[in-house]
Amino acid sequence: MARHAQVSLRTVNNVVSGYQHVSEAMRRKVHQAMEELDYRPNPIARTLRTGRTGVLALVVPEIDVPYFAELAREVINAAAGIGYRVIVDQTGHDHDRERRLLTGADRTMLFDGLLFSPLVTPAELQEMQDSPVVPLVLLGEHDFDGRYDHVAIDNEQAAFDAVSHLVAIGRRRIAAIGVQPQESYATPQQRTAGFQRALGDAGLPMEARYLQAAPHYRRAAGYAAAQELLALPEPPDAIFCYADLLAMGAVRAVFDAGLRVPDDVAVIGIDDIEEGRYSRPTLSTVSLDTPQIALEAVRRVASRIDEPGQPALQITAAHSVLVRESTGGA
Amino acid sequence: MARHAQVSLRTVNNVVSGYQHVSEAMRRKVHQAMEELDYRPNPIARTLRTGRTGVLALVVPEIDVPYFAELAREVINAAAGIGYRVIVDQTGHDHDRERRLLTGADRTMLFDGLLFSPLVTPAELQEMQDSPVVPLVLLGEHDFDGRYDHVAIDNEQAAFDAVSHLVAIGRRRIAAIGVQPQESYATPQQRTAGFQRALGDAGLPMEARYLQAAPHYRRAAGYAAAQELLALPEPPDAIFCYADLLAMGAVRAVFDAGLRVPDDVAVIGIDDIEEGRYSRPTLSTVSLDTPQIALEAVRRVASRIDEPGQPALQITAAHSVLVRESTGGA
DNA sequence: TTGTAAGCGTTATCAC
DNA sequence: GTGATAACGCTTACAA
Repeated sequence: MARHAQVSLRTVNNVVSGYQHVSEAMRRKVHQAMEELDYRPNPIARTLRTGRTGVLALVVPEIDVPYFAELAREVINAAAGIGYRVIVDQTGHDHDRERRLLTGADRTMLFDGLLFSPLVTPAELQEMQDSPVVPLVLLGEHDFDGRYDHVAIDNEQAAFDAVSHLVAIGRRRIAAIGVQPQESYATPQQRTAGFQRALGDAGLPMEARYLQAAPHYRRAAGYAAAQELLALPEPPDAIFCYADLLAMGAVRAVFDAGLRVPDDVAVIGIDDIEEGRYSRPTLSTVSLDTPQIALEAVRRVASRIDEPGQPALQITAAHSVLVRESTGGA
Repeated sequence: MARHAQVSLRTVNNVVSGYQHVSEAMRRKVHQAMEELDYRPNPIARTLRTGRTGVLALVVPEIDVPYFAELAREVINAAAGIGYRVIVDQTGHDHDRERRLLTGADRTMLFDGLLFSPLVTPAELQEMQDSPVVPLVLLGEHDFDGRYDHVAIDNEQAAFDAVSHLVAIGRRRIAAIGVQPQESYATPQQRTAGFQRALGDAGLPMEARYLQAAPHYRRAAGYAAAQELLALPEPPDAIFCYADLLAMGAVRAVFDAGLRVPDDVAVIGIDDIEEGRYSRPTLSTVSLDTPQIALEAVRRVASRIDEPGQPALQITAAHSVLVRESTGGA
């Protein structure tokens, strides 16, 4: 043991772990010895003993989707603030991968808690026989079933607010991009519900032809879906996209079709990614307060790590419509 | 020990680690026992014993800068391909944080190798007394000094190519955005050198007023810098940005000034982020083959982990100019 | 207040 | 081919 350099063993640990009752002389002596030997406690050994790695895992579909990147940024910062590091994993769009991660069937689980932004719904999760083996907080879902912690906005209401804004500026042929071919995803379902409610409140019908699916939430999908909409005999005069990135693609498609945003087609998204604050036109959107979401989520896992059997909590973050150029705002 | 369920100990390990000489009967027996007891090898204990965590660390300034997000995506995928997971850390713009990470002064080093996209230059690194304690590959730097592995493009040449393109389309008052107030950063220096060489080859002078600093490489910095340039008595007719994100801000600033891109001011960046393929106008840029960079880098650390004392290698990735709308391309 | 000893769950060395 | 046994480097009762 490198530590015997000067004194004894237990004392070293007391000093390192900041124990109260250590004589000042001892403390100094130990610190000096640590300097001289360039000694560093081995985190792995500590982990083996304590069962804590000090690592949280953040799982998102794709890290290079700006919203997830921004989320990751906030999560990493929030985690660092309370002494955790963050491992980032991508599921692609692989459901099996998600399940494996959740059930811990993935052998390499060296983290204390999991922040999970899933595609599979809690309903699907429920079918899994094995309950999660690690403290878990779900992000972006809002199908609360009392089993897992959730941190999310009110998706249905957010969609409602966005579409209501389109109605308010006089649009009548309102389309939506982002419905998922897989019925099982909760978030798009909720947004569709909000879309429908807003149309209903405005006395407008929800027409199937105005409902465009998106296999994934990237620009290319938004572009393709918008093309479909614009090719309709009676194209929409407004498009509500379930994600800003879809909206960026949709805007480009509108211009490529020789039309203008917002004059011919107004576009609004959800997420408030930075890109939309500089694009031409700037993008109207629903802002999510991602820092708050990240902070709440990190706090929540941390708390669950420290005290396991807590009842599941549902935390709803604030959202607000931001009117920008793409819907005729300043 | 859960393992005693059926047989003995050593055998279990042999089976788990896929040892050659185990009777088929034994193997089956063990596997069955593992099923029944839902046994999972503890990765931490394994790590303590083997010294391998199976984790790589990727350190970038900010994960929500699209280029780094795209890099992270590729790194995570490449790492997964050879059995590594990735921890992502952000340095913000904190040099001390970078140094701590590199010297291992950061106690919580639970990774086998480090992929580091630094702000500090190798020159600065050199001054650090402690050599890095962990296999290290530098990304995006190109000031090779024979001590660390590097994976990067030829920054000087990339800048030269970009600016030469601006010259080729007839621009004469060419400005640059991205010089760093801190002289010590290598990448911007190299890009400035390439900028200067291209101007020189075209018989154009490099004027100090056309050289704009950017405190960071985000949209806001590009926007502010472009505003400065456009306010000059003789504003530039082209802007070379050291990063696409700067270019996105610059483009917006040009339009907000009532001018057009590329008609009045052509803009080109570096990075080829996806955003630039959908923006209006689409952004001319220098493409970096990020997947290749990520793959090379991951392979390189992995190799260094397996066989430490290897001489430092310099890997130069390909780059190519992509002409899009922002410089008058199709 | 400080020292001693046991054990976290692996892997690896050694005989059998 | 398989079974004991000793580390890996730390934390933590427990004893002094």
